Amino acid sequence: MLWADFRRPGLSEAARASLAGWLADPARKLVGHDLKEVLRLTPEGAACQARLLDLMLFSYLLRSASGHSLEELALEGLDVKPISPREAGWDKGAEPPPGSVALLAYAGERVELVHRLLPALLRDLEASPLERVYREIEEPLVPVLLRMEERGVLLDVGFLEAMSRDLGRDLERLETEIFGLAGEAFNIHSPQQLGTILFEKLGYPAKKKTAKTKSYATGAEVLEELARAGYPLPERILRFREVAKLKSTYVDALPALVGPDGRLHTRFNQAVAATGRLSSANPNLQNIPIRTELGQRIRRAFVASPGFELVVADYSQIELRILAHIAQEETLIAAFRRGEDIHRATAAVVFGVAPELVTAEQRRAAKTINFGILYGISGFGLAQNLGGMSPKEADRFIQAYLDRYPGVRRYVQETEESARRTGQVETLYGRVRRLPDIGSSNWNLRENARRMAINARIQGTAADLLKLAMIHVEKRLRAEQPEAWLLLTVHDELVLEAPEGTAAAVGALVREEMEGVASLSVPLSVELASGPSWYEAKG
DNA sequence: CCGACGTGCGCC
DNA sequence: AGGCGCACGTCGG
Ligand SMILES: Nc1ccn([C@H]2C[C@H](O)[C@@H](COP(=O)(O)OP(=O)(O)OP(=O)(O)O)O2)c(=O)n1
Ligand SMILES: [Mg+2]
Repeated sequence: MLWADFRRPGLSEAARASLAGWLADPARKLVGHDLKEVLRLTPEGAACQARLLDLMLFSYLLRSASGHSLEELALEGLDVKPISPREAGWDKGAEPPPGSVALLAYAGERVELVHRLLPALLRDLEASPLERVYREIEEPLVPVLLRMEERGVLLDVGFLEAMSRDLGRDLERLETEIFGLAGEAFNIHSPQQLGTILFEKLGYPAKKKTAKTKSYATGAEVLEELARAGYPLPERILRFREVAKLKSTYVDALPALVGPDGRLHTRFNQAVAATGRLSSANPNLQNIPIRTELGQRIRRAFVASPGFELVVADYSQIELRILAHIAQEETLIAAFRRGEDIHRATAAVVFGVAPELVTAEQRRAAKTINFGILYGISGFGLAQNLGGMSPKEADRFIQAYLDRYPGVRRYVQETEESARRTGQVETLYGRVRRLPDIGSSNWNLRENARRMAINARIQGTAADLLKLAMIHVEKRLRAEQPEAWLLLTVHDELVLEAPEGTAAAVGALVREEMEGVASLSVPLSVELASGPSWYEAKG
């Protein structure tokens, strides 16, 4: 048994190799908090056979209501406020000198805290059905995520730099137009200044105020409505926002984050999302644009390594299929068994056209409706979303929708009841989300918790399935396609790279594992694509 | 100067 | 409607 912490400036090659050697024995147990970071100390590609006892993941599974940093666990469980990284010497990019007293105290304390916190959490886990979720999903996923992070994804930096220059010129031009229409210069990025210009200086009809500060709302929906009313300035602001957002968040930011290998290395966080999903940060590669033409151009910068092709596999309508299964919704089950596209079918009904004639735009709107109604949207919200429908009409639409899918209504009612009874909901695999507010006397809190409950079972089950599929895919790749790499996961999608010529075989393997990961009342279906960049590999 | 917060928006 | 992370402006320490 080894109790270990990470962040060891100056850790020698020999120490790293010896750690890797130790971990190669399946009889070993590695204990710590956030063990992916401990495993990162071993040489890339080193296999880990040891059991992992990860306090962060224990806490994530058992106490789904709070944060899971060691600091938070220590404060809540032991009433101890540990030494901060800053006190240890990490300050403004600086690292503590190896062997410094502050560093030793910090690292020692962290191991001690794990030592003190572990027994209770381990006992709770072992007495819980969540032990299986840990052993079969979260624990084996750790080395899979580490390998993906270390591989990274190749970025065409030159392409984005050229794009940045173009967009910079676009923004200058837009800025000039906007100042002209406004009659003065101001900071377009400031919602406050923009609100003053639009609603005071120019006297446009103010629609609503923001939630917290009660200032003028200037979000896209507000600007779109003004633009529809014929005002020219809001349309230019919208375009400015789109370009500025994509330029600063992606086009300029990503090239600065590539490592010496020319690749982007995200971090997949396994203990953040309340539903069991993974999240991605530094950089977030789960929100790369795709919707707009400009967004699609950005996707072209995500490319396969030389001699490789990108392979993308994504579940088709995963959450609706899970709903059909959990709710045993007969109409939905039958539709999926016939191979129908539910978003398309909804669009056909809503827009009154034949399914074959549904446009991409209409299908997108129908998607919003399907997810919106499923997760408890109000008549007001739906009317807002669709435009051209009154809240009353939208209410009737929702009722008609629930009549057409009576299992959905039943699912919503049963989920609400059991959540109220137990204060929590569970996924198909027993992952738990605690929702104490479901019993609140405050209507707002209670309603929020109710919608979270309805969503969590489904979103969480989808997360379970994808995590399980990732573990299976990785295992088979190592045995059958050892040159192929998992790179990214985006909630219902896996991105891989495979040596040219093997994309079809790799894709087939991935599809088998994803579609076969569970046997539900409806088939799971995976869309496959491949190409030189993430753009081509998504159609 | 820094961190926290609010607004807004990218993705699923 | 649910789930995330990040850029920017603003404000207070
Ligand atoms: N606003 C959204 C968008 C997506 N999702 C969830 C449900 C989806 O099943 C999953 C994947 O998103 P997609 O956009 O891929 O949705 P679909 O797979 O259902 O549609 P498509 O057939 O267009 O891929 O994420 C959600 O809850 N809310
Ligand atoms: Mg999809």
